[in-house]
Amino acid sequence: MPEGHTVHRIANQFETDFLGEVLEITSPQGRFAAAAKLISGHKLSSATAVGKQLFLYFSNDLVLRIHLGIFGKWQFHSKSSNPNVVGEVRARFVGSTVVADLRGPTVCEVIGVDEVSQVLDRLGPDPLNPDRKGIQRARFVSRVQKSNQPIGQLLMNQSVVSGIGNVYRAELLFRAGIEPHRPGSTITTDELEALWVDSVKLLRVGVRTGVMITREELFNKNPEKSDRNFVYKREGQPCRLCGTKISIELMQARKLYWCSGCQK
DNA sequence: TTGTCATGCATAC
DNA sequence: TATGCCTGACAAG
Repeated sequence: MPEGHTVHRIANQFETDFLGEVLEITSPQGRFAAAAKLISGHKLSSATAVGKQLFLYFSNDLVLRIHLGIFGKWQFHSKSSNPNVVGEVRARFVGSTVVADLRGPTVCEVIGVDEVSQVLDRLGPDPLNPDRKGIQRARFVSRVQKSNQPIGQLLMNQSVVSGIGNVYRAELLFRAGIEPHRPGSTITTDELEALWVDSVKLLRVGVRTGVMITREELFNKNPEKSDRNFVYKREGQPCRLCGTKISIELMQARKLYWCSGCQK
């Protein structure tokens, strides 16, 4: 499930359930056992998300960096419940009342604050993080316009903008009416600023609802998966706005969906 | 039971 | 550009 909105939800959840608590951290599966000992028994001092990366800060100045990749998943449950456990638990976090289980992450490592800075330096602006003066938006615009790569590729590049994945990429470009093959350098500042503002909007809906809904009229409903989007996974079906068949192709080895009628 | 696919990314060539 | 890795759900047989 992981695009940026998922990771921000998890950061919020960690602060709600565990902030200030001493956590017992283990690795039932074993692969995280040695690193878990470095942070187990210490207090959680904050949980933050940047793009698709989660950073858990502990009172002994160590940081747990987690990246879910395609497969990673979180499960939270109360300490007293006995949930139906499926699969291997890489890391388990036990607080006073809540237990969080992590499965299948692509990255789960304990690092120092210097290494955190190195990771953050690689990441582009995150539409979900505060941007009162528009500095992050300007960084996004400038990074796109400096490149001749197609915008469909740039939106997936985490050093251009962080937190957007394959679903939001397709949907944002559809909503903006931008053809995914257009080089970044040909996209106007107005178009890019609107794209940024729309990404803030869609990702916030994702954080609030937990699902990627991109059709305005469904923001406050609980639509079926097949109804949530305009183009994603709708290849060959008629566009919801103009009726043109939705196109699909591989771009950078990922499936790209768009409407040749609406996106010029 | 087996095969395929998935909201990601690093690395080697 | 190709490959490997993280794992579970679902379709095909």
